[in-house]
Amino acid sequence: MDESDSKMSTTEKLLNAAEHRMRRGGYNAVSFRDLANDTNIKSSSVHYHYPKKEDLGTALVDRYSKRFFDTLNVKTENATTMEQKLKVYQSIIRSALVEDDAICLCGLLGAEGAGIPDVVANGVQNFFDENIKWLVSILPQEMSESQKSSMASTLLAGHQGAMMLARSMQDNKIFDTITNQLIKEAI
Amino acid sequence: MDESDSKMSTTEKLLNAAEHRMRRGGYNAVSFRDLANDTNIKSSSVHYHYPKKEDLGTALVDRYSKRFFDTLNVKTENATTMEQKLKVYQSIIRSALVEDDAICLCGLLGAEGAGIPDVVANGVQNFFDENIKWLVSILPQEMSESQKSSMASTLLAGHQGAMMLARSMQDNKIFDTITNQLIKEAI
DNA sequence: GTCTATAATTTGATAGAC
DNA sequence: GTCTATCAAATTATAGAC
Repeated sequence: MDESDSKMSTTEKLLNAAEHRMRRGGYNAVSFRDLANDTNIKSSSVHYHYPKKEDLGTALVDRYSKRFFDTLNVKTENATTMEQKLKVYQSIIRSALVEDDAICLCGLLGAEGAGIPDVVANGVQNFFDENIKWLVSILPQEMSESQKSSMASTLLAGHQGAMMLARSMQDNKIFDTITNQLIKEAI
Repeated sequence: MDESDSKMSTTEKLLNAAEHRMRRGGYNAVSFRDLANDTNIKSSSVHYHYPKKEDLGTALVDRYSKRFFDTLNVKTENATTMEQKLKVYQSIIRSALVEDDAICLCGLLGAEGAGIPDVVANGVQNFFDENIKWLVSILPQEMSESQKSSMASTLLAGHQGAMMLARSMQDNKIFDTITNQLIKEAI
């Protein structure tokens, strides 16, 4: 995963450390000093890369968003049916939960919405907008726009809620249970 | 709602102020000084009522949990069908979103799970356990235990995700869309 | 129960040398 | 790009008077 650390640029290391902390404890669970220790530099050097905390926050959301949709596009390249595409969607989010041992960055920041800088909250909103657009795009044409829209929102909310629940109850199986149920109902 | 403030005990005022702040920005968005200002006392007096922050956190989760299930029990007293009971469940959560202009306390704290004291996280887990138990209890007997369990988790995750999404996208209508869809699929 | 006073720590942030 | 040095503000918390 981390290329034994040495090849990585400082910003990469910083973003990785910050993402891990933020996806586990939220926006305020990340401090410049912690990141400095994580990356073996001083906190003033962290400020060189991200002058204000909201700069770091927006960079994190942007990278997270881009990576998510890039992965989604690559992994659905050879998927033909809606079910196949939904399974890819599910598996990417599942990896984020299980392998990173954390929830979705935007799910957590979205929940904290009133306590984070507006510019970061805007990035979060954009992430969810794009999620819904993608989900709508894979739903069958015979569904009405309004049906597709409500199905897409339900799938998104369900996956986000499933991550939160799995972490709260310390049971990743519940994520599979919920998302399998959602996909079954969508097909 | 607040009885023009004068009748309320200090702990009541403190819990109300803290709940409002925590349900909007998370655990770390609540400080003793803010609560002191909100209630017109000094921060040291807040510590008299809640010596440590985790004491406040557990009191908040306990009160929130108790109030939720008390309301649920009262409002489903005369409900006979599963659909009626689910509509009550939906409407209570909807009020929490719309009237309080905030998400579920436990939904937010659950997301922040790795960044809050264990004792608070345990209260959150308990809240969700009880949610699932209640939902399972209203589902039809003809469903298998495993079907009921997965349906209950899906309804819970969907309602929590719907609150988070509604706040992130600043659109409460999406909460209704999602939860109506979920209930339709459950019936 | 509330106050004043205070302490220890953390946090976001800046100035300036190398 | 990173460091030392530093800061002002915020935060959790305690001691003791009233």
